[in-house]
Amino acid sequence: MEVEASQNIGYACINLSLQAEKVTTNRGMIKKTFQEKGIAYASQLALKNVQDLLTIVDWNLAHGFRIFRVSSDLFPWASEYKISSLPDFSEIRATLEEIGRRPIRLTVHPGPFNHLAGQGHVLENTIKDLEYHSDVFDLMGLRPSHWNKINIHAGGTYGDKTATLIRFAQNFRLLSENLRARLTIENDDRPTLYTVTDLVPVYETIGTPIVFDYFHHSLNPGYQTEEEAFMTAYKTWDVRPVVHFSDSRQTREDPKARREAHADWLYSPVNTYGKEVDIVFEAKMKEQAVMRLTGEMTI
DNA sequence: AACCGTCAAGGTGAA
DNA sequence: TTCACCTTGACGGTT
Repeated sequence: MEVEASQNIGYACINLSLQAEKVTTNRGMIKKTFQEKGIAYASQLALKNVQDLLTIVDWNLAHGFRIFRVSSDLFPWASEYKISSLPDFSEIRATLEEIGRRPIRLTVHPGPFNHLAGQGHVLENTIKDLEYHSDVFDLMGLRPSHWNKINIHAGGTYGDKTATLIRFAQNFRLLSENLRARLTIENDDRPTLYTVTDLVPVYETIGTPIVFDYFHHSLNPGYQTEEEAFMTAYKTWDVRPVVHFSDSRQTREDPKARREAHADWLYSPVNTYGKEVDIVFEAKMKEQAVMRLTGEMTI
């Protein structure tokens, strides 16, 4: 694969090489433990997670990875407290600031429980979780923009795609200014959910760029070719776009696997249609899959 | 230290 | 109607 000099490539959340040495950013606990040990223990785990994130970021830079998806599990039970109230806050903040100074494009991908078009407590939980991610980027000192995207799926359709996306756009106005400046939306992998074209009205209403996921598009193309969908998403960006790429486990590694399952490794060439984009690869073998793909990518 | 049942959240489709 | 799954398996009690 040819990679343009200014183009960034990376992977999601976990570095397998470092994880083998217990360097990880997703230390957490089950509910019972949180009830027993409270935020003092959450603080200890969060501090370790954040310190290890710095190690991973530096490893990435040393190995030529200049975009990285940060884990959403950095702060265990983040919905239950303010980060600034943690006992280790000053050390956590200092480490986050250090991370924020590194020349790497950091992004996040909050989980599937976020439904910005939801109502009642579903919407409340979603706003809380998204604001938490934005707070972390604020603490890193990252200027709010789509460069450091907070990327989510539109969520369920509630039986009516159009009406749901209108509600999504309305609820967007409930978010903080910094979060609004960072939010992006991604196309889904199932025909009942949202294609790139489905998401265009959201972009037109509230200006959230569309992250193009090649694999999801292949499973749920709607009426667009890959190139058309790529270009549709590409045009929604005000900074260099990010795309997601992965291969199917079923077609490449295990005929019995679900079609939507990601493969361990990467196989297909990425066609960026002559455009400069940053690519986040989603393969189970993480950085090792990307390094196998690109050969000697250490710069 | 290795095993394995269980684990916050919402919506979805397959079993 | 139960269950696995999704962005990203990992926790923790038991052997």
